[in-house]
Amino acid sequence: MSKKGDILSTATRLLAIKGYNQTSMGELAKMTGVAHGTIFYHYKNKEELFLAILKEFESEILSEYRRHLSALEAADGLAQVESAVGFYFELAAQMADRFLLLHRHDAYEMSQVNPTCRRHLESIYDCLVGLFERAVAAGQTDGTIEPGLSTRKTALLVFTMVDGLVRFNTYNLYDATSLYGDLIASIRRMLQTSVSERGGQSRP
Amino acid sequence: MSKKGDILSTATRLLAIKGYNQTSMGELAKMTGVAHGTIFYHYKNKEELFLAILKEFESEILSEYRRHLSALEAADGLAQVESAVGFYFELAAQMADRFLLLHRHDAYEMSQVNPTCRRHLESIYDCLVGLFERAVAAGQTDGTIEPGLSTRKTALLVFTMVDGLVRFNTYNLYDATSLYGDLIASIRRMLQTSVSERGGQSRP
DNA sequence: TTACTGACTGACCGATCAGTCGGGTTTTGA
DNA sequence: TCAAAACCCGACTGATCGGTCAGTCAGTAA
Repeated sequence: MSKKGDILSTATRLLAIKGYNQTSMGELAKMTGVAHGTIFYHYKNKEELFLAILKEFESEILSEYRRHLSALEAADGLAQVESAVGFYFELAAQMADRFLLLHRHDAYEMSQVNPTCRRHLESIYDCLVGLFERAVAAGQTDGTIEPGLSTRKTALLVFTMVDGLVRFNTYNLYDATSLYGDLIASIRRMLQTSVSERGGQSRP
Repeated sequence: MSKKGDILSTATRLLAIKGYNQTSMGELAKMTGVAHGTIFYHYKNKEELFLAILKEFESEILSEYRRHLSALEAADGLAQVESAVGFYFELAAQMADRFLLLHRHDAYEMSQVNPTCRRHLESIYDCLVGLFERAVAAGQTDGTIEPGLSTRKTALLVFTMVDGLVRFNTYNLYDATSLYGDLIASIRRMLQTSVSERGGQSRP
């Protein structure tokens, strides 16, 4: 592969593991097997290298997202939510390093001063949350999900729960796979159309 | 207040906002209004200062936790879960800076090489997750919460959801207070004893 | 007055960092 | 074939970092 590509892939792993500020360009050069100056030949500075990682991540996530959407077929909404959860877990496993990067503060902090970074992050999160939002909306249309719920807010809650478990996994705090079954069951109870109650939705 | 106390409280704010590696001791000294060397007179090094912050945080959380437990009275389990959620939100608002610190990677990374740090973190998380676990267990005893659920796993799922919203808040990504009502309603649907179904718990 | 303590100071140190630059090597294409 | 362009190298720079240390000074006990 090209040295530029080597640098990018090594940087992705290294920045994910050690974080942006903890990774020095010298270390990255040594680990890539490239001279210090070569990095700066291909990337103007450290920040631009980070943005390149983020950009690649964004395009990969978007293409996986489209692949998932087209593979959804005619499942009912509730099943689509479950499918989205599974997709999210697979994605997080497949792109473990980038998800670690995403869960760090580095990207968030840079996005506060760098519009390009913010755009990438927003695009990634819109895609991920949108995944659940579409599924919930579909379920509310076909009657498998409680229609009284706010689509957006419910999607955010589900996203929060799933993303939290992925975080557990990437941090090695708790084996998320052992929680997968309970997660699906919980989401199902949380979303599915209730038989008995109707019109008792209180807002504290 | 003593200079040592000044340093600690300024460091708490500064490290929460800027992060461990991004905050220099020189900056901390200047902001506290103290000579550079004074910090190292009171704290052996940067790491020990960080541990002091964590230690104070742990003891404050534990005392608030005990205060919450004693104020629970004889509410039913499901109400206790809701109360725990409210307590968690209040705690996060009251100790916003420390929660920001907790949600950063800094503490987690240090805990991997520093046993003292790990002990503090575990103590804090045991307390927070235990809050939900006790409530769920109570609800499963008094019949307000589905008894078929795994107590520990369910508590983790609820914790994940609540903590995720707190994270939204501290990162200014989404106003969590506007999600509070939906969160409570979702948790209620997720936990409450089901009337119809029985014996259909599948494990994917 | 003397001797001592301990909180506090800031100049200083070695290490490390991101980024530069002048020069060498390889590839390209005319 | 050969010059230009693209690529690559690593010594070097200036800045900043965490941490040290010799020394100042107010308070106090003898």
